[in-house]
Amino acid sequence: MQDPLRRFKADIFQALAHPTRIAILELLGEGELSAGALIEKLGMEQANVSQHLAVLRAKQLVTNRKVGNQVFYSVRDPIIIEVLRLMRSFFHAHLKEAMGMLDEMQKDLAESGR
Amino acid sequence: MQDPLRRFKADIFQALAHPTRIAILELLGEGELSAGALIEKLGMEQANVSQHLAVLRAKQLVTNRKVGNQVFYSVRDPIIIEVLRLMRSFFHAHLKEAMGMLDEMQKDLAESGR
DNA sequence: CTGGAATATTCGCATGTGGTAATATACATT
DNA sequence: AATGTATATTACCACATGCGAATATTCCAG
Repeated sequence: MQDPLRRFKADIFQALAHPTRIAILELLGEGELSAGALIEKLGMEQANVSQHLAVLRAKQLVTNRKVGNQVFYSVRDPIIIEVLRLMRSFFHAHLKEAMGMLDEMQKDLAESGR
Repeated sequence: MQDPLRRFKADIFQALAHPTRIAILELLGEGELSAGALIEKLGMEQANVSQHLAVLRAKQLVTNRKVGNQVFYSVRDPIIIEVLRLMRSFFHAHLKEAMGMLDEMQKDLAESGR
C-alpha cells in the first residue's frame, strides 16, 4: 500500500520535471490560456508544446475546454502552483549552490560543444 | 535568465521523481539515518539505494556526515519535506482519479506480464 | 598490515524521455 | 464540399535513467 502511493507522487514529480512544463504551469497559474497563446508565449514548436500539454493532461495537472477551434488550458489544482512557489523559495534559499550547479551545467555544455 | 532557473527547478523535481527517492526523503524527514539503516528499512539492494543517495546528494537535497565506518544522511532543507507534505494533500484531494491511474498502472503491469 | 564491515562507483543492458518532421483530426468559413 | 486554421498524434532517432553484478574505497579491529 505504501509503494503505489509513492509511485503516484513520483509520477507527478516526473510530470513537473521539465523546464517547458514548469513554464507552462507558471503561465497558467496566472489564468487560463489557449494552446496557441502558450505556444506564442513560449516561442516553441507547436508539436513540442502540444506533447508537453499531453503529459500534463495525462497526469491531470491541467484541465482543458474546447471553444470552437481552440483549446483553453488551466491549472487543475492550486496546490500545484503552491508547490512551484515553494520551489522558488527553495531556489532562493540555495542561490549560491544553485549558481554552482548552473556553472557546472554550462561547463558541461561547453565541453560537449567542443 | 528565465530558462536556467526553470532548468534548476526541473532538475530538483527530476530528483524527486522516483518512488525510492521519495521513500528515502520521507524516512529522513523523521530524522537522520545511516545508509545502512535506510537500506534495511527500504529492503532494497545496497548498490541501488546508494545510487539513489548519490542522486539526492548531487542535487543537494540531502547532506551526509561520516562517523567512522558509516555515513549518516539527513534532509538538507525542510522545504523539501513541505513539498512532499503538499503532494500528500494533492493526492488526497484527487484520490479518485489517482485510483484510476493506479488501476491503469496495474492493468499495464498485468498485460506486460502475459 | 590483513581481514572484514559499510558505503560508493563502474559497467552493461533494457527501458524511458524529448525533440523534430510529418500526418491526422476537428472545427469554422466560404 | 473545399479550404484554412488550431491542435493532437505518430514515427523515428538521440540521449538519459534505473537496475543488478561486479569492483573499488574507506575505515575499523586485531
